Amino acid sequence: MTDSAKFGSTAIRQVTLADVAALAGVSSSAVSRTFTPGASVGKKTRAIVLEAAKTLGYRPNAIARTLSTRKSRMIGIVVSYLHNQFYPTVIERLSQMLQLHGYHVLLFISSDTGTGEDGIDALLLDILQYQVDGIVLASTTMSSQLAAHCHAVGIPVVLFNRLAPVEEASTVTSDNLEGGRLAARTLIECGARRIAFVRGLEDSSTTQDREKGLKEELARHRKRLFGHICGEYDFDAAKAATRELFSLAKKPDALFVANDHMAFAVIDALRDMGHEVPRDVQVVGFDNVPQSAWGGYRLTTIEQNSELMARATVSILLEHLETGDATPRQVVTPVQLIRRSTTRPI
Amino acid sequence: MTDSAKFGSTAIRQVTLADVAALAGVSSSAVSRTFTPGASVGKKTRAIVLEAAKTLGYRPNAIARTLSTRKSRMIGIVVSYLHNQFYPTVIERLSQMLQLHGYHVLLFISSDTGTGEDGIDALLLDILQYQVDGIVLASTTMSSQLAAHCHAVGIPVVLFNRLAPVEEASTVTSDNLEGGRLAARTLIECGARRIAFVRGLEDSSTTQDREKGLKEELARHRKRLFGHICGEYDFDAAKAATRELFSLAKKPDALFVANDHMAFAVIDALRDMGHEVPRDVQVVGFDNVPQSAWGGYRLTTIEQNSELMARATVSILLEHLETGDATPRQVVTPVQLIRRSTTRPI
DNA sequence: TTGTACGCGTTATCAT
DNA sequence: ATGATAACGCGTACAA
Repeated sequence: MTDSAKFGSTAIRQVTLADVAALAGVSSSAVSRTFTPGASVGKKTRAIVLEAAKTLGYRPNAIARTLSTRKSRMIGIVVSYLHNQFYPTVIERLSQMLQLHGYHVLLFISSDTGTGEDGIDALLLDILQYQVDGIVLASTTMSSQLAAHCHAVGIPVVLFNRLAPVEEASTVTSDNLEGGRLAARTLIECGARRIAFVRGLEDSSTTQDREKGLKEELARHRKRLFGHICGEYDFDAAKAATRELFSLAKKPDALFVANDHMAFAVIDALRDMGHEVPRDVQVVGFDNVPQSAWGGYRLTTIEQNSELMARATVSILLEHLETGDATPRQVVTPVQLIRRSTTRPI
Repeated sequence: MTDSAKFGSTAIRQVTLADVAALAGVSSSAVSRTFTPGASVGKKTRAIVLEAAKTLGYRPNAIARTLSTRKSRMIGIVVSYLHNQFYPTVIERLSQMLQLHGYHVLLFISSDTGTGEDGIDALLLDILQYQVDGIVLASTTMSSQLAAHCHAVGIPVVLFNRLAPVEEASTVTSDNLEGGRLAARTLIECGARRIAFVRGLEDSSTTQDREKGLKEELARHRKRLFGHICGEYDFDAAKAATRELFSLAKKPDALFVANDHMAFAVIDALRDMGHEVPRDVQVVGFDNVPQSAWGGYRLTTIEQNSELMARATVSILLEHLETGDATPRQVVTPVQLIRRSTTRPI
């Protein structure tokens, strides 16, 4: 009775190194070396092994290899939600670039994973069990304790689009301060008099820096912020907040929105209320969502280059992994004013 | 000289079962059992072990566990691109539901991975090395040979939103035929006389079924399809194709578009050409992209329930994994006509 | 209930 | 260049 028959058709034993070795009449080390890129194997042995492997349908077991080499070639990516089109875009780029270097992506969505830091920490501990070689934290806060832990065990962490009070992790952000200034300049040049800011989440460094830059530049022009509301990085929340803001007697004539995702909601709300954008109200967004997500919106936005940010992230990760160097790096990518082509000038 | 000093701060040896056992003064199996949900451990031993584990900061190694149990608790998800908002939505749901059951997501983006079947096959072989317990194939074709292979080694595969000429895999789709019919009925009721169809990729079963349903219902009304173009599931391609279609002398007065992503592009193109939608041209889309992606578009669409589809996918996967039953299941979820609230009736 | 010993599939070390 | 053998960290019969 063969093994496959004994265990039924669903539980066939995996073809192993040893099986190939047996068929090829060589040692298992020879087989291993054949499948290890830079190893010294006799040309003839190699051929025999390859032949045997093919007839047996052998596929190396990455898990076993991980146990032995202590390198999983998996990168954990943590993201809190995918509604904001910016993140799918980033994930796609990261995934492609990593795959090019032989890495794979373990994805974690942390949406409702409990209460803030605790939730994300629990998630991180979960992910650590899988022996990932590196971690990309996009759009989440991480307790400094955990960051320190990762650093201690030598797992490089990249904080993506997020700053944190930790020195142990690398960071990749865009120039949010300059972006804020740019937004201010743009709106002022267009004659805006009452500029309001739409925040994301209050404790997000991204929102904070963008607002800071905005205020800075306004101050330089002897102006003050008209007001601010909070959109919680959420479409519906931003929409509601906008409605509320415009139900007051004194309305702003320009809005700087912390990201494009909320900017769309803002425009939606304004339209519903009968305002014409950008004539009645000028809106400037931030981020970089693909054109296909811009919909019918006419939006002027501060673009952060997701391509550049992804490239920097991968580059940092690879450098840490290949050199074993653990010193954190901080990268700030440039931003740029973008107006959609079909938009009449703001 | 301690280990940590000897290897430098970056290469600390992982805390293992044995370390905990040593400190606790018990056998390693006792520790193992402590961390195995349904195992018999003495109450006292358990406490000691937990104590020791905590002081040592022990975390079980999922990779080693995988090697031993032959279950990785990882599900591979393959998707070809993330531009179409439908897929991020689905991935988010799948990920959440799987995480709830203790599974993790290994993500593969197959964008430019070579020429069709060969590319995806290579990718799949790659993913198989990681011993995933199951695979979700969204938006891609898979060679029947590979499907058979997965089936043979007992890895459940769910074809998501895709039909294929294989009996060995489960499938989850929406009722594309009925959706096509629904679109036809809707457009006819609104007085459309020249209805054209915008295809996705020619060999996609989704596109084919939606077109088939459309034609069926048109025939029931003694009508014929005015024509068709191909948008390749791509925003820009769909836009270009639409422009071309409307540059001809005889133009359609209604369009059924194979998915919402392309429908947005179509509307964009029509607007650029000075048409008013839906007055001049009536457009019906398909899929289920989140409201936040609808932008300023007014769109009537056939909604396939991504929540339902995700639930079915996870349910199939879990059933196969937990019962060991390998018989494929086919699920077809219902579709529904949706008009955006701010839209004036089509 | 607890401990011992072996297997999971691979790489690494050290001979030859 | 090749082969034997010992890790890698954990589950699990089996015996006690």
